[in-house]
Amino acid sequence: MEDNMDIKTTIVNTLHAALADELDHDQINELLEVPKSSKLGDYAFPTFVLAKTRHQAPQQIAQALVAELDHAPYEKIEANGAYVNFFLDKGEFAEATLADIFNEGDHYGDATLGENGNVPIDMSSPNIAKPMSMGHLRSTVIGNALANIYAKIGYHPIKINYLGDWGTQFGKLIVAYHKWGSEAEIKADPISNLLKYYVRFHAEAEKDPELDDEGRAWFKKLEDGDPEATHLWEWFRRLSLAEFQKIYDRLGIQFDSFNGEAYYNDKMDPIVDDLKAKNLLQPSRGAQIVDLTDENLTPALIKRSDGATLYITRDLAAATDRYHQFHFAKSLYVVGNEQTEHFKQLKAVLKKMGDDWADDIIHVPFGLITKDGKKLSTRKGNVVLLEKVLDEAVDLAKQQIAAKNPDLPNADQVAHQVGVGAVIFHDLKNDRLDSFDFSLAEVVRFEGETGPYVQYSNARAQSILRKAGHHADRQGNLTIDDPAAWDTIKFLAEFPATVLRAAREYEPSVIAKYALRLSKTFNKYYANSKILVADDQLNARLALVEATSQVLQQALALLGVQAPEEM
RNA sequence: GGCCCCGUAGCUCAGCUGGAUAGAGCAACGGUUUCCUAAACCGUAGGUCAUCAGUUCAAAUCUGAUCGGGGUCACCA
Repeated sequence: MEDNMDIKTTIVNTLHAALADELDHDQINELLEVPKSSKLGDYAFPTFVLAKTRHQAPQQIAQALVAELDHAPYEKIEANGAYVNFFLDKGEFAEATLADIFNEGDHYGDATLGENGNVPIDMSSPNIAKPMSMGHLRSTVIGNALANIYAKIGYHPIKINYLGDWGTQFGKLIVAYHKWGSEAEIKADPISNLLKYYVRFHAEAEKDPELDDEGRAWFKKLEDGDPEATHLWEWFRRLSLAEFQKIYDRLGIQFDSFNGEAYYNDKMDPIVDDLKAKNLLQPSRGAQIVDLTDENLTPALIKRSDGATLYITRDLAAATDRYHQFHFAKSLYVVGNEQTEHFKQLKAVLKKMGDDWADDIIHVPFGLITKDGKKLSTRKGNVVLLEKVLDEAVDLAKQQIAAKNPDLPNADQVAHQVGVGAVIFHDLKNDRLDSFDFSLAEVVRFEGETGPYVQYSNARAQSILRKAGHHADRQGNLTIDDPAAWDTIKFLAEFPATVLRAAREYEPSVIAKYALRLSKTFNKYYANSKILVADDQLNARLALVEATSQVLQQALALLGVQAPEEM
């Protein structure tokens, strides 16, 4: 049951035997690195640090070390310049890795780090009466991937869709509906008509500022429980949720909670009272604030001059509520980078209130998506509709199937898996914080570093297994020493460490990049080596194909991307 | 202006805790299919890692400044 860490430990011990007077185990472990090219071995020890104490050139030290070390556990050890390069016994390593993957199955790469701690994840959070845009997609798919990743390492994620279902915009919407809307229009196409009213409201309010006052007045009515306002609000909310659900179904994402902003309406007073009791609240320019100058932050605005609550008031209530409900190990907020300041304020206020658990609140920011270099704005109608993008991607996938694999059964289902997979993968493959300008052509690409490329790699692996007609024998020969297969085997062994890194950095792209690298090495192997030939390593090769497919599927599953067996 | 993020090939980006000739994909050009799906594979071409200074045996990677792009800076969320 060897894995990466054990091998590294073995190498550290080998080196320590010769370096006991100079370096301890930890120091050697720190220095040990993985060479860029596997031609240079699997692990390398740089000797520069010994140059001073030994008063020798690093090259000489490397050669001297090679002569001293125990070569037995390795294929070979070589001095190359200032480095001591270790080459692992390929057959033995392959056998250990493949056996590991088979024994653990879908649990390969699992960890118990989380000890079942709750991790609420604030994600997606679309606004009622507005269509979901590419921006909401980011929060949705990053949050979903993090939930999967955290579940894999032993946490208990709780996916919370913090709907934007409260605020002045509803007053505006009610006004707009009264003036220009109709029940029939909304029933026919809820979101696009509600959006139409909303956009028109903002256009007309430019000329007629009194509209804004009317909007505020209607929102006030809503807050005071006016029956008509409440009825309209409930109606808009219900229709919007139904529309959102269609998109979530297509994306294959479920939530544990839809407690949006409105849910916290009656939970803010205790927070405000608590702030008062702790002498944190102070009047300023007619409003109520918490001063944060000592934290080098702008003041947190708790109540407007007209007494209404604000975003942070609600978030304080939500954070507190989540803490009492879940006693979370961590509380994640997958929200755009432009709100970094807000979360700093949120944590700072909680800390002032004595809530030390605020340290466990983690804002997971992501970069801005622009269109033609400009920020997307619902009000200005400058949006990229997620639904359209998904439609486009699925259509294109259908065309590809018709051209490349016309006899494919379940073509429609596969087109959905591939099209949606492409969109999700595209959003997850880059560093979260990178901003990018939206390009439909780029999002629906199926070649190169894309989701479909990974899916295709897996589909080919599945195809081989079908042709073979049987599974690899787990008790049989798993010792594959073909150099062409070596990179694939090494990447397979790296999966558990990769999952941990993705979790540590709150970075799904780590998994996406891993899936791409594994696909690439596998495709290279596939293109140059014949797998289904009857010789003494057939079983080992089949095992490699099966293990690769298994890990690719795992990686895709973590990202929330489906893996068709044929495409 | 203060604070935050970013600046690597024509374009989109990798580069983990500093280490051996800076890597992919797309686009361009050329090649591979009687053989497990060519949504693939191989090759050619393409870079003063924004600039300058510092720390170090070693800097794309760490520190500071400068330039450039984006975000944000109280009654939106």
